[in-house]
Amino acid sequence: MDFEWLTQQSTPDLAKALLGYRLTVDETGGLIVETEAYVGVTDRTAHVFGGKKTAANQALYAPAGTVYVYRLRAYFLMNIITQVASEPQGVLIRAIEPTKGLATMAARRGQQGYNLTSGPGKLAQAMAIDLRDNSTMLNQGRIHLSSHRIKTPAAIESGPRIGVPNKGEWTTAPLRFWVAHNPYVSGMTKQQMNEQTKGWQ
DNA sequence: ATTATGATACGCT
DNA sequence: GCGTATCATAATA
Repeated sequence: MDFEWLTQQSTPDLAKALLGYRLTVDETGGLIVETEAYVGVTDRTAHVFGGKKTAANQALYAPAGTVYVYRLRAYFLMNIITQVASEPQGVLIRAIEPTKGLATMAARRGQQGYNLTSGPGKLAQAMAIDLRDNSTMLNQGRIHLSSHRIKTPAAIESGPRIGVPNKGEWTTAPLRFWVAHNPYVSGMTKQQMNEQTKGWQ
């Protein structure tokens, strides 16, 4: 399991490339349909802005393929580290299309349908991701990433990241990527969804 | 279908 | 104390 290939691309390019990969934890999981890129110490919205190092964010300074999990209020959010240790950048996994363990995830969530995994806190709860997964390496712990794209998006859209206000150009930078028309992307309205193709080729 | 609002629990200063 | 890389529900149309 070697994730050096991640470092061959920029983090925004990786955020796009990871759409359609499968993410699984034990008997639950699905296809990645929405991501955000956090591009390191110059990114005012990043936890490592200005080179800040704390106990909570040290996983960001680990090599590509490491999982960074942190807590936001009552929820956990998960990222994949994308570059070498001296470049703390990562991709936040914001939504997946469930393919495995639907019943288990629905029970953990107390929700079903498109509400199952259409947001970063939701998918963490559905797959029972928490701080025990922080700093673990993909495919060596509980969290597994497929070695290639399972499905290919027919179109990829981009826009500003969610929940990072008042940070100037970093607030509006188009560093959020999603599979166009996929119903599991956060904030999708019924009219934007394509329930037949779900946005795949 | 869209918008507003309150609950939530840390980590950091 | 304060500020969050959120979510579910209720209210209005």
